[in-house]
Amino acid sequence: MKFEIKTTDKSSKARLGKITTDHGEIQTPIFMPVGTLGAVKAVHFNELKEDIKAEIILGNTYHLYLRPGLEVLEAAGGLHKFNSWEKPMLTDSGGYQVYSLSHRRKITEQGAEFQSHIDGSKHIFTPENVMDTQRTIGADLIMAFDECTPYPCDYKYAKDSIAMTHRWLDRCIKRFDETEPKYGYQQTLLPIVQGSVYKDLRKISAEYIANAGREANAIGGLSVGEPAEDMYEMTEIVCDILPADKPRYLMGVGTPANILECIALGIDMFDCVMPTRNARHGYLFTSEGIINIKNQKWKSDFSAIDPNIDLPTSARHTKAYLRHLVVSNELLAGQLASIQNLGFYLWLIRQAREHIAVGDFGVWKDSMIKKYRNGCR
RNA sequence: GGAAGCGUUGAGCAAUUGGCUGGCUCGCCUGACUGUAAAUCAGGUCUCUUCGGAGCGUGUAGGUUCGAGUCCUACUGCUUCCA
Repeated sequence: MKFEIKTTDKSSKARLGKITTDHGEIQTPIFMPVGTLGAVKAVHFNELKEDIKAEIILGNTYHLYLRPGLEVLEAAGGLHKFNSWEKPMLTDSGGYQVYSLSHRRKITEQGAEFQSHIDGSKHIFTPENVMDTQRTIGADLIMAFDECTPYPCDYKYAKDSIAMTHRWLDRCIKRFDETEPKYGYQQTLLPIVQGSVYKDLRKISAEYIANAGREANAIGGLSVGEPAEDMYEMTEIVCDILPADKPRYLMGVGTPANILECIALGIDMFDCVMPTRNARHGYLFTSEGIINIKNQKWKSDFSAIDPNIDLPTSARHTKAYLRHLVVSNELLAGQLASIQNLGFYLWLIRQAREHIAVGDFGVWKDSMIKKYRNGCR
């Protein structure tokens, strides 16, 4: 992986850059659609590539390990071949499932023992086997196995947790460095900063992660329920410590406003289920603002879903039609809404890049945040 | 014309031997969702309300009873069967 910074914004810490992987280039800042099981829910790869203009998508180690399983993925020649997405991919390690499936796992120094949410079977995830699994899945960017702490989280727990996450990181790095990619292209390991909402813990963790000297770094444990101000404060502290010449990835964030604020703090990469999940629930992000298409007020609104962001399906179909599809529980609703929301997120991030290039990102960001204030905690 | 059965909220159904009444599902309305256990979940949906509550309700009109959606009578509407 290579990272090159082209421009730095004059009015903020935002930067314009480019990541190069063996599966192609990624312009930064970037938003990465989430495709947990090797598919972005309700969206075909054709639209993902041509209309939404996604440059990289995510997969999830825990979910792919359970289904289809490593045998199938290895026999397929890795996830890229399996799902035919030829652009870059990133896999999360399962660290988020340590948080979201906390009631069916037990953490020990060795790792996390999960009970499958599918059939109840038991599985042990360790830093070592999570590296092996991500070698087998074969994403270009892979994540260290961490503990994503919940919110709220008491200080003692958060402190002990970062210590363990750091020890796990050392084991991830060791295993990663002593193994080879399986499919002939490079993989990059990203360590993850934790520390909940405690400034001193975030500093300690950020320094540890910076010292690990990997090619790109991530910030986790945010957007788990804390106030947005805390998210920004932690992000700022960590960004100032993580090396400026390497990509910074803020995991799981967020709303349009969250993303713009964090770009201004020096974040280069984002992912979030919000555009896809909310789309399936009738909540739309558009260039005109945020709307709940299920609301009665759209029943006879025959204006385009969104004519302004270069999405053929959103320019062609009306709000009234999409509302009808959502209300009628038609599968096409999830598809059109997901294309709209992801298309919007990628459009927003392209706009952000243009404004960084011009140098007025800070001013533009503030005006956009007023428009997208709702949909933000 | 005769007989039987049935009328509960927008719809379809519940409600023990007559028992302390507003249930369930759907629909409708609103909200939530941040490294996806999520095409999911939550709340509201007779009237009024100062949000604490307060009224009123089982086709219509009577009756029996301490008490009626439930029993009786008449009327009315629907359904089925027989002519």
